Amino acid sequence: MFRLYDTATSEVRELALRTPGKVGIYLCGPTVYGPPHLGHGRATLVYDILRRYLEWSGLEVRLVSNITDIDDKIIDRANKEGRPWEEITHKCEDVWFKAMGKLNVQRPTDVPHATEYVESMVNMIGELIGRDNAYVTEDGVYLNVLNVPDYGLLAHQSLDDMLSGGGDREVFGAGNKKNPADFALWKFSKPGEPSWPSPWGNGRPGWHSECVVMSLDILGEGFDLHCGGMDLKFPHHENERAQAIALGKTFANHWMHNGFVVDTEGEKMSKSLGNVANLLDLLEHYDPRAYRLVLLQTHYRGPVRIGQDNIDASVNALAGLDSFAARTATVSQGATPDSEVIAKFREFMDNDLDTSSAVALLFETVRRANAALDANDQNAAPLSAAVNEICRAFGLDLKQASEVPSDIADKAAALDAARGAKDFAAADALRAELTAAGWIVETNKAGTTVRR
RNA sequence: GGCGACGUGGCCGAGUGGUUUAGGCAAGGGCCUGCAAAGCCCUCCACCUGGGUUCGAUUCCCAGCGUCGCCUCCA
Repeated sequence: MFRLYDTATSEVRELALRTPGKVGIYLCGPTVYGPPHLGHGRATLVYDILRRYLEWSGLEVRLVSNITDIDDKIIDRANKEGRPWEEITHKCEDVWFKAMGKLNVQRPTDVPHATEYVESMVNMIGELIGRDNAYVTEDGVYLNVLNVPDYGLLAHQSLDDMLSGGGDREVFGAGNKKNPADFALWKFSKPGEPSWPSPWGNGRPGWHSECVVMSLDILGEGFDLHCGGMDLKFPHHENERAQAIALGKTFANHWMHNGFVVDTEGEKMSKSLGNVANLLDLLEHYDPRAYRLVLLQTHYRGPVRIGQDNIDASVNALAGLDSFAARTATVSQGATPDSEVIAKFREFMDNDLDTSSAVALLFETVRRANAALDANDQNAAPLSAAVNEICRAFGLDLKQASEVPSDIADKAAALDAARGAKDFAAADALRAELTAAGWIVETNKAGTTVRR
C-alpha cells in the first residue's frame, strides 16, 4: 500500500485510487520565459522518481504536466527584447525538454499548453459568473473567495489570518475587488498585449485558471494526486481548488509538495530572488545523474542544498555503482532479483517515498553483492539483479560495459601479457597509456578490463 | 503579526524512547595486487541550549536561541 504525505490533511495517508490500477497525476509545469533553474530540476526529478516507482509497482500512470505559455513575465520579456512572445515560449519549451531529457526525466504522458485551453477557460469563467461566484470589474474577472467555504485548506490558515499579515506587497487589482483575497480569473489586455476574446472583453486568463481547466479536462473530477513545489501550495493550488469547488466539482484527492533547493545560507533559490542557479550549467559541468542521486538521498519534503561538495560526493558514489554494474553485467543477466531486498525496497518507498532509506539499502546490497562475488557465492546473481532493479525503479541508469575499440582492447590484452611475463615496466606503461586516453583500468584475477 | 518546517558526526544526509549499526563522501589501518585501481574487512567522528515526563531521551512535552519557507511573481 502506497502511503504519501497529503498537504491537505497534514498526514501520511494511503494514496487512494479512483480507479484501481490507475493513477492520475497533475503536476504544475513551468512558465516558459527563461532557462530552467535548479528548483525546476528538483521538482521534475522528484515527480519523475514518483512516477517511475508507481509504474515499477505495476500501476498505469497518467502524468499531466502543463506548459504555462501565457503569463505576464513572458509578455514583459517579449516587450523588453522586441520579440514575438511565441518565439520566447517555443524556445524556452525546447530548452526545457532538452534539459529534462538530460536529467533522464520521462516526458509526461500529457503536456497541455495554456494557449490551447483558453476557450475552455472562458467557458469555465462564464459558468463561475453564472453561479454568482465570480464577478466582472474594470480590469478583469475575479473569483469571489468568500463563496468558497473551506478556502485556506491547503494554506492551513483562515482568510482573516492570511490577510492580517504580509501586508507590504502590492495586490493586483486591489481597488476593484470585493475582497482582498479574491483573485483574477481573466485580465483585460492592454493594447499590444496578446489577447483572446471573451464575453467580458478581450484579455488573457489568470494563472490559476489554466491548471483547473486542464486537470479536470484531462484527468476528470476527483483525480488522484496534484503535485508541485511548496510555494505553489498557496496561492496557486489553493486557488485552483477554489475554482473547482466554486464550480461544484470535486478536485484532487491528494496533494503532494516538494521542498526547495536552497543556497549556502539556507535560502530558497528561485527566480524571485537574484540567486538563481541555472540548471543548464549544472548539466553542462556534471554528470546529470549526480543531481538525481543527491535528491534520492534526501527526503522530498525537506530542503536541499546543491553544491560542489554534495554533487561531487554523488559523482564519486556513482563511479562505484558504475564499476559495480560493469563488474556484474554478465552475472546479473537473467537472474531473479533477491526477493528480500526488493520487499524492503518496496516497504521504504511505500512509506512516503523514503528514498534515502532505499538508497541506503541499494548501497548495502551493492556491498553484499561485491562480497558474494569475491567469495564466489551464488547470492551474487540475485543481489546484483536486485541492484539493477532498484536502479531501474529510480531512473538511475548505470553505465554498462562500454564498447571498447580494438586498439584499446589490444593494449589491455598486451598489459595482461606483460604482467604474465613479469615485465612490469611494460605493463605500467600500457596502463598509463590507457588511463591517459580516458579509460578506467581494472585488473583482477580474471584479467584486465577497461571501461569509460 | 498568522501558519509551518528545520537545527545529527570533517562534509552531505536518514532514523530511532534503551542492548550493535542508517547510507554516501572524506580520513586512517588492514586484506587482495608485482605495484596500483576496483572490491572486501576494520576504525574514527553525533544528535542546538535549558527545563520536564521516564528506570532511561538525540528521539516525547514545554521554553529559549538560531536558520528557513508561505501569507496573492515563484518548482
